[in-house]
Amino acid sequence: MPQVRKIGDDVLLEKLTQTFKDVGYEGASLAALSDATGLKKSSLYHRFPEGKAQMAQEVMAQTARVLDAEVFPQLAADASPASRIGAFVAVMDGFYAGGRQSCLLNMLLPPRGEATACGEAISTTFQRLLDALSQVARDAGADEAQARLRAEQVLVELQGALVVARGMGDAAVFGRALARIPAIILQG
Amino acid sequence: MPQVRKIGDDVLLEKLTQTFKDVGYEGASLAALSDATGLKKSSLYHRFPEGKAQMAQEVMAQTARVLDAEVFPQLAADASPASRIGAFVAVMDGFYAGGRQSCLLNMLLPPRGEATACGEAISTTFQRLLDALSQVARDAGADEAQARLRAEQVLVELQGALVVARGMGDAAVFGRALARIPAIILQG
DNA sequence: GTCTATAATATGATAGAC
DNA sequence: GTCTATCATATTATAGAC
Repeated sequence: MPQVRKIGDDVLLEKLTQTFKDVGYEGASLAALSDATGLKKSSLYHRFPEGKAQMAQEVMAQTARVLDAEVFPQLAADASPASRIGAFVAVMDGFYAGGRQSCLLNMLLPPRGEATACGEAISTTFQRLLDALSQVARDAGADEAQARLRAEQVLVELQGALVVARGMGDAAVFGRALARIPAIILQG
Repeated sequence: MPQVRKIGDDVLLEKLTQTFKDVGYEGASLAALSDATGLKKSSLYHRFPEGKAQMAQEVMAQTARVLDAEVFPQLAADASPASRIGAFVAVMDGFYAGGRQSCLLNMLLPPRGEATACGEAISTTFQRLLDALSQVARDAGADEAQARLRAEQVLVELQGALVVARGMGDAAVFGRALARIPAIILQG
């Protein structure tokens, strides 16, 4: 029976995620996605009948599930703000391989003017991170407005550090940004 | 004589720049570049014999010239660090239209693993900005190591704010990042 | 469920008329 | 210098065998 699954959904989505992170949505041709997964293009269509757009959506959904499992619980843990943000930093460091990986949220962002399903999911994910980081800042003594500003700055530092690290070919930029994050949230 | 130039080099590069900034390198098809400039594909090849790669390179070179004219002189001006960084922030605000424009340096970044001529130019541009911002921090009293860290954080904030602004559809994120920049450089 | 084969379209690029 | 026409290839997508 050679018609068995060559690759499970989890590993399949992992390979697709890696390709989208490396080359972006436009750069990820079906040929590239086929090479990365070991499945022929027609097999990819069997698993994702709506093609590349669906692959990107499911990759985003899987990433959201990973955040639900590994990030949000840490931020909402029953612990001090310092230890929660410390755990967050550690998870981010692993998530982006110390700055050697790009952010899916950046690489999947739709062109200006276009509104895609992925764009919606990305916006929602940013918002959820903002809310969760905000709560840590509030628990550290910030008022609502301060907390939102600090949380936003953390997202900005993360995204910016990944862009600059890639642009300059220096992953260490990311580590230095991570080091600033606790002070930003716990400020004062 | 209908064989005259329909569009000057400056405007042509401007239109190409806008397209690359909006949709990125992969997303900028010759059809899109043709639409944006009003020149047919074959005319674009007449102006840029090496095709899209050359267009991207010349767009990068033009952007470097704009920085030479409008940004680096401000940072190196014979004025206080505070007024120099204030001028920088004002120019950046205009340059990115208050957060409604993406950064060319991010949108033209080559896929991971590939080394393009554009990638080299981008890395160099980041480095030059880093050096110029660093000098402002030094003049504000920072030692060499501190100054490089502060300059790097400014680049990170700029790039990150543009990504988050686009991702969340909220240009105001960029304005709030700009507001943080003077304190980062002048710190203490 | 995966594959080979194929189709329709888009893309990067060139030739030659004006 | 710009255009129409064309080409080779890449890309997205489908049909049908196993």
